[in-house]
Amino acid sequence: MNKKNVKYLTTGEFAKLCKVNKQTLFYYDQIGLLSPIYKNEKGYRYYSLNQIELFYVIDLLKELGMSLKDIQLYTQNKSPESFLALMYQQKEEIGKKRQEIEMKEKLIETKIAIIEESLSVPFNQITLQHLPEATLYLSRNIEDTTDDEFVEVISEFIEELNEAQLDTGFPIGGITKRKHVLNGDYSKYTYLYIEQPQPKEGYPYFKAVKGDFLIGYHIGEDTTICSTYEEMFSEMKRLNLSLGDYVFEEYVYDTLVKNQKEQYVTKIMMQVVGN
Amino acid sequence: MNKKNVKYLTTGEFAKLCKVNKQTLFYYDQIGLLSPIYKNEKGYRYYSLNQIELFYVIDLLKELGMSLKDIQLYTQNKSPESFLALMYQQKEEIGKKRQEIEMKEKLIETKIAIIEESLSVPFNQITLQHLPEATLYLSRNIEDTTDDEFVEVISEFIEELNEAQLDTGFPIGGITKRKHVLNGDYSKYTYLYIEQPQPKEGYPYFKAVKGDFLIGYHIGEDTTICSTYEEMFSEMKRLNLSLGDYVFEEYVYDTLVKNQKEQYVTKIMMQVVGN
DNA sequence: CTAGTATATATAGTAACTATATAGTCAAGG
DNA sequence: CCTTGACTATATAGTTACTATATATACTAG
Repeated sequence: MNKKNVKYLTTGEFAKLCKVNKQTLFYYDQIGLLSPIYKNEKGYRYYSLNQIELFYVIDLLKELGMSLKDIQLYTQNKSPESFLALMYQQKEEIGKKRQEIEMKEKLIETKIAIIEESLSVPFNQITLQHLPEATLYLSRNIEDTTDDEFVEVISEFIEELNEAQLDTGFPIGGITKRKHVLNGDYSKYTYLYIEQPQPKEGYPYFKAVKGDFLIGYHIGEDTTICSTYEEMFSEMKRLNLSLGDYVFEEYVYDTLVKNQKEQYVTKIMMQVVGN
Repeated sequence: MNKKNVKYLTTGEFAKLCKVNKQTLFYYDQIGLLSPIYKNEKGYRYYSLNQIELFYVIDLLKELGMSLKDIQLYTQNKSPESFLALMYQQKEEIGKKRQEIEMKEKLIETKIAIIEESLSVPFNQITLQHLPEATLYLSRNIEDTTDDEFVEVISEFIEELNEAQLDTGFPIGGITKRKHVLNGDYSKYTYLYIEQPQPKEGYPYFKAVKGDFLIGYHIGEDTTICSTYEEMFSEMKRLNLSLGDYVFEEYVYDTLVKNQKEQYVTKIMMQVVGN
């Protein structure tokens, strides 16, 4: 009576099947997480083929953030019922995880699109463009907040972006009102914003933007941004235009892609109207 | 000139925003991965809001399996071009990762379905059932393999399941030919198999199964399975049926949900034909 | 001015491996 | 039968990426 299914696998063979280091299996045996079904008198470990199912489940639970200790607590006293309960619980977890991954995948795609576009932009030119409608998710008003309030508002903003999965990889920008810009308070943002290519229903604070914009790029630190604003004002004058309601500022190149502040690039978009 | 955007965040504030331990930021600063843009004369760290983008990217790369050292190597000498290259590379990685997660999500769903069904099955009854068509992915023939060859075949089988993403959470079963069963070699499997609910195009070795089956459950170790086979043979005789071409065996309860071998449950499905 | 809550550094501890050192086991070839 | 090489084992040390603790200093609200 030839029992092929009772053929055992050595630690090396089983490790290969599981695509892990042999040492990892020693370790799992040691902590009582996944022990071979048979150990011979010389201490040699032998695993059965269906133990790979248990390995897969351990691997799954690990991926979902469970510690080996917690997994071990389950394996100590397993039953079809407890396994079922665990799977129901982890079904939720993996759903969240998939959404996270999908969001991060979008983030990568957005970053690629943004950087690729930026590579073909001549930063030294000031251009007049008609921008199509775009949906922006806005923070609360930060015009006259104290430092503490400011931190609170941005925390809340970031928190909302995370919760509603609105962080699409677009940069966080700032909106400055006409009156502050005219006053020389170039970066006294009234709102922070983030662009939303596919706006979701049910989230407030959206604002559609479209119209004519004078677009310029500031190369260098924030602190020297006034010079670029002034250049843009002369250009505006030359084109016989005047400043509209808002100016939008966003980083094109910042800490993410440049090491020195002098190389940062800020995009300035001034709403303009004809005279 | 009020520069709201130059408001810095303390380590604690930034850590909260990133949802990590403050110590983690100290550590990242220490290894030169993510340093605050400003440090005052007392050594206090100050982060800017847009540094969170860099944190997000670090977090993303970490999730995709990059070590902090490798991430640091990138951040040492960043540029829009290198960032773009990195993103293209990671786009592939995250695609794979998403597929893995999706597969694992299916695995959870399958496990839930299988265990739920099993809970309502009376293991002590032998029943005659007409099974609908099912697609099975088969291993190479393992009828007369040496131990070494057997290991090779199952490695190949598991490898193919992984590569083609065919591991759906269904148990791995064994198929025994009529002649071996009649010979008393109850578990001399000719093939290993795994059920495929949604068969993919382009993968060979599929076999559709349908017809009448006598189904019984063996409780206990493999080694005692002959008794259940014998009970099933008497039942077959009583029903005036004879053995068809194949017998299918699969674990319902094994290492995954039970601690003791005496509690394992094997499902035996004998193809039958009328006399 | 004090109490409480921040910040900092330095150091030790942890989880989950991963590598290394040393020794025993086994199967194949001369 | 003996040796060689590839396996197995245990024991221990090292690594990564945090995480906690101890101690000291700094800021801030009453």
